[in-house]
Amino acid sequence: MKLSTRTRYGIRAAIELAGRYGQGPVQIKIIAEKQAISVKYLEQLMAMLKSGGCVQSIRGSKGGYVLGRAPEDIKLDELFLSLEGSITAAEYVEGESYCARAADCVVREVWMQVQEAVMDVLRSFTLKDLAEKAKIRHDTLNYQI
Amino acid sequence: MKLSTRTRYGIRAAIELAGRYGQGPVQIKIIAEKQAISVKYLEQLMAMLKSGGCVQSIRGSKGGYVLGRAPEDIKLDELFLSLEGSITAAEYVEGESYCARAADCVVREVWMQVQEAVMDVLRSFTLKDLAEKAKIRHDTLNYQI
DNA sequence: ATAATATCATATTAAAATAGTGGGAATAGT
DNA sequence: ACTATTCCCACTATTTTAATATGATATTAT
Repeated sequence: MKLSTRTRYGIRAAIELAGRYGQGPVQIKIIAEKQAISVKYLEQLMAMLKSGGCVQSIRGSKGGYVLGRAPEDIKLDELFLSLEGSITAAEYVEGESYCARAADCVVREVWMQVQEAVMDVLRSFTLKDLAEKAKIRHDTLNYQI
Repeated sequence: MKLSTRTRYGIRAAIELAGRYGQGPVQIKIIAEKQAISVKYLEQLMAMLKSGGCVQSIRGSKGGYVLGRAPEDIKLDELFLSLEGSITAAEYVEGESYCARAADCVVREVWMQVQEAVMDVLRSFTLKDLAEKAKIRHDTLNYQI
């Protein structure tokens, strides 16, 4: 139950896209360079985000990736689910299987609440929020220019 | 970021101990049988719970495990931390390291909130709650006796 | 058409984490 | 002394993570 680099990288990439929203497709190479992620690895993460509908791809020369929707309409819970899936195994929490052991059954209720709490927090952040904050922070750090 | 069997088993074992609180030490063998967990694996989980201070062990014949405190004083966040550790890598969230990348830095704030939310939910359950619920459920399931 | 630029797809690899097994030593009760 | 039990350490198998490598396919520009 650790946070994986997959998710950290994926979300950082999405923030990068959000920061360039409306400026045409962004190449993986650019994102990888800015965020110091392997190009090939990032390719796979973008594929996950694409399957989840968070980003769209444009193939061929001058192609790249763009957000699937406006940054203010994409919340972190969606990105998280695309990259990590549910924090509890689906069969475990969502399954309507009978509860073999009473203890297991009782604890299931706890995990459902945990899952809901995590999603609530992630739902409270949009890509626009984060991209703007990142921009401000970046500007502040480089104010001496 | 999946729930591991380690945590599921560990918490179930603790519930079993809570259900027998005040009745002397409980042997691993008993818990393993009741909860259908490998004895050897459970040994390791109990060791983790012991290091965390949630349970105590009594060695030798007629020995076994008992809760470290009363079931109503043990909350799930404590068990969780003993078994899983923090959901975010310590260096990552807790570190006061400078933020190399602005995006990374901004997202860190999100993970801190996620972590806090998870702990809040887990803190709202005591072992006593769960043990009692499990007992009721068990009795209900077996009402035909 | 051709070349250049991208994504897309799949396979392989290395390291780490997870989920267990096994053997015996230490300890306590009888 | 004997037995029941935790304790400790090492080992193994499986899965996941984090890449890397190779090449195919689609699109645009010339």
